[in-house]
Amino acid sequence: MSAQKILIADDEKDILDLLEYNLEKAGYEILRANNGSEVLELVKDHNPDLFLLDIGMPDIDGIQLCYQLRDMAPHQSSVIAFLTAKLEEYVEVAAFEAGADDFILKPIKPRALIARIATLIKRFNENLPSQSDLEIFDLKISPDSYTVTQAGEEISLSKLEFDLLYFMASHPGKVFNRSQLLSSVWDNTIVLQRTVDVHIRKLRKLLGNGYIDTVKGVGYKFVTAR
Amino acid sequence: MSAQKILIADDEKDILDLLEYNLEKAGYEILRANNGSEVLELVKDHNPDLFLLDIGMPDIDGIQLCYQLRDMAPHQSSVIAFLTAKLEEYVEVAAFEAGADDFILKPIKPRALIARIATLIKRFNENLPSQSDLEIFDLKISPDSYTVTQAGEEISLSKLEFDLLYFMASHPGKVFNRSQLLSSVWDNTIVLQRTVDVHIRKLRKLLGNGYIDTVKGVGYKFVTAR
DNA sequence: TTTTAGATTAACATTTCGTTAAAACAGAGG
DNA sequence: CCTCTGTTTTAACGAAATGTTAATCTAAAA
Repeated sequence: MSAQKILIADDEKDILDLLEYNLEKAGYEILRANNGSEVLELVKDHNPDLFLLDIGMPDIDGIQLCYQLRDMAPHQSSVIAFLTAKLEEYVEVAAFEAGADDFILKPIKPRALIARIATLIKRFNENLPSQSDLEIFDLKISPDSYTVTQAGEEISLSKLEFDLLYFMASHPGKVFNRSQLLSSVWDNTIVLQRTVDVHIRKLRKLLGNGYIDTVKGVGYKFVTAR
Repeated sequence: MSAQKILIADDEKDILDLLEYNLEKAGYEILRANNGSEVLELVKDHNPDLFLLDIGMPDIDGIQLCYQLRDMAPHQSSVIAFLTAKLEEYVEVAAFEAGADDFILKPIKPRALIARIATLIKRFNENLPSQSDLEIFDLKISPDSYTVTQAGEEISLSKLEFDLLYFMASHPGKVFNRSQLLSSVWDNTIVLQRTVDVHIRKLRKLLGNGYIDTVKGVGYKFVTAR
C-alpha cells in the first residue's frame, strides 16, 4: 500500500509550504494546488485520499469546489476538509451541506492537524464504499444506472427505494436498526423511524418476500440465503 | 426503537440548555450530565450514540473520561466529541489520542453544530465496526446478524434471549447475579428479578442443558467446559 | 422435616411490526 | 405561477410476537 495522498489547496504559498513540510514529515504524499482550477486539474490524474481546501481561493469558491468534487464520483467518497481563517457560521454550515467531512481552523497547529488528519483518513480507510454493481441471488443492482433487475426483468424503484436496497444488500446478513438506516440512507435524518417500515414494505412488495428479514426489536437485514 | 441518543456533559447550565434545546429540535434524544460522574452514571442505563463532552469539568477530566468510556466495551463504538472554549494544541492532541472523534469549539453555533453532528453520526453508522462473532463449544453467536447456530443449525432467538446469551457467553465462568444481568442486558431495569429466571429457562430450552449453570444463592454463569 | 431458592407454566400485558390510506412535499411542464 | 404527478412521510389500527407476572411445583440445604 502506497502512502496516502493529500491534496492541499491554498492561495498563500506560506501555508502550502507549512502544510507540505509537516504532512510529508508525517509520511503523506502531497499534491499542491494554488487555486481551485489546479485542484480540478490534479484530481484528473491523481486520486487524493484527502483534500485540504482553503475556503477562500481566488478563482473557485471552496464550497463550489466541494460540490464539484462530490459530483465527480458520486459514490466514491474521499475525505474533504476545509481550512479557514475566519470562522463564520454560514460558511461552516454551507461546507457541511456541500459534503465536507471536517472544518479546520487556521492558524494551523501542526501536531493537532496531523492527529486530526490521521483520524479522518483512518475513518476513510475503514469505509470504502464500492460503486460496483451488486449481484446477489437473482438481483442485479447497478448504482451507476440506478436500475435493478430481477431474473433479467427490470424493476423500477424510486431513488430512495434504490438507495435503501443497495445499502442493505451491500451488507448481507447484517442487521441495521432504523436509526442506522435513516442516517445512512436518508438525507434528512429527522423523520419518524416508522418511515423505514413503510419503505421496507415497498421493497418487499416490489421484489417479493424473501430478500429482507425482520429482526424483531432490532431492525432489518438483507438475507444471506434464500 | 428510539431516536439517536446524545449525551451532553458540561458544568455550565446555560450551555446544557442551549445544547438540549437545539439538539432536541433537531430530533435527537438528550441525556444531560453536569459532570463526569453523572456521565458514568447515565452510561450504565442508557446507551448514547454520541457524547458531547466539555473538556474541563470539575470532577473528572474530559480526557480521562474519554479513556474510561473507550474502555467500556459497549461504548467503544459510539462517537465521542469534545466541546472546548480554549483551543490549546496539546489538549486537542490528547483528545484525539484518547479516542475522540471530533473537537468542537465554543462558542456553539447551533446550525453548524447540528450539521456537524449529523455527519459524525452518519460516519459512525457507515463505519459499523462489526462486532466479532463468538464461538464457544458448538455455538456460534453472531451479533451482527443476530443469529445463533448450534453445530451448524440455526436457532432462532428473540432479541432479549440473544442479548442475554451473548452477554453471558462473553464472560464464560463468571457468575452474574440477577441485578447484574438486569442492568447489563435489560433496557428497563424495573422488572422483577425472577424475570431473569424465566429467560434463563427459555435459553436452556432452546439450547439444551449444559451451557448455563445455576449457582444457588448467587445467580447464573455460562459454563467453561461441558 | 422444614425451609429456601430455583424451575416451570400459563395467563396477561406490552411492545413491535405490517398494512393501509391520507397528507405533505417536490419537481416537471404548461 | 399554477397544476399535475409521483414520491415520501405521517398516522391509525389490527395482528403477532415477546416479555412479565404470579402461582405452583421441585429440589437442595439446613
